[in-house]
Amino acid sequence: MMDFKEEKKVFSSFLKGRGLKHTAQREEILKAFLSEERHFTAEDLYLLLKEKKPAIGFATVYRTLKLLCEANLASEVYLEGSRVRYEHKYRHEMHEHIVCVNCGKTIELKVPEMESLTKKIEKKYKFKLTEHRLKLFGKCEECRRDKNEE
Amino acid sequence: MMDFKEEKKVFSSFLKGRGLKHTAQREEILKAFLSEERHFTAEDLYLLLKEKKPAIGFATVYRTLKLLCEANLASEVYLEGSRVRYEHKYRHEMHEHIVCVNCGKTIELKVPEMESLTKKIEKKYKFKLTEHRLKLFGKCEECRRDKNEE
DNA sequence: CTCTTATTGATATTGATTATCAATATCAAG
DNA sequence: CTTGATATTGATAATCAATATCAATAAGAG
Repeated sequence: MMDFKEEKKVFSSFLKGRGLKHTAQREEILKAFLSEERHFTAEDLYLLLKEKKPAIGFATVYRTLKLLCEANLASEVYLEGSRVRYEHKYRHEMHEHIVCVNCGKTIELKVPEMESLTKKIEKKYKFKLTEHRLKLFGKCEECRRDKNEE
Repeated sequence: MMDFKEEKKVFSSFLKGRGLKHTAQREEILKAFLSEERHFTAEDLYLLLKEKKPAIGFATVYRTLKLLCEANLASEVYLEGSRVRYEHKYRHEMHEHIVCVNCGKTIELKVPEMESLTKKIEKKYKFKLTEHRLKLFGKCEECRRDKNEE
């Protein structure tokens, strides 16, 4: 089992640097968020933490997830029409997403070509780019197999 | 001034094909939507049409925009944290978006490399891709100039 | 014209997220 | 250790976009 020492340190110094306080709730939320390599929604975490000693409120989960984003430990993933999800960011390389429109499965993929592509676009459109999001939609292998599709 | 004959025809036959009715409201919404090459929100159109002879309700605007999407005349653009926007789709090529994080300006751009890139990804990840969305975020030239940034 | 059925628009409702605020916890300074 | 200033919490209300409801109306096939 991992202890997430590094991430905790990052969060602590982020809080200190901002004059914010280190609380039991924030610690719990961070731990729960890091516990799995999935894309949690605020609700997921709220339910997961419901059992804890001092039950943690919905608002606190939302607030803390925002803090994690600001501390660069998490980032938001927008999947249109549904809740915002949060994914791990610390020591995770830039990546893209493929979503299966049938079963909803989302997988992360690395597209090395993106870097040179964004550089080219930067030059052409005179933007200073800081971020990009590529989302691909389609049907995964299993879903096509189930339906006997090509 | 354009008359959008073709788009109207597409919409009419879409409605007929579905057993839906051709109404004055739908006609007005289509015309307003086509009138400008911008990314309208449902609210934008509602306000634009407020003045019209029979004022058009909010719900009707939403409903009709959904129909326009189904008729392939419009498509939804999700800009996280804000309202859904609708852009022209009929006779408009596939394109990507750059958003200025400072002034909010969104521009459309063509990225010819995307096609071969998505083909490659399809093969590698065994997905049958039907759609992709690439959004780039950064600062546009003017915003950088205003702030004397590099 | 008539009748069936889709449509409209006012409004209520939902669902996700954020704001409010009184009670409480944190932590730096004494 | 206290203390005290201030950040935090959590229950709940509020907001915001979008959708559902439903009675009154309009479209259009026959």
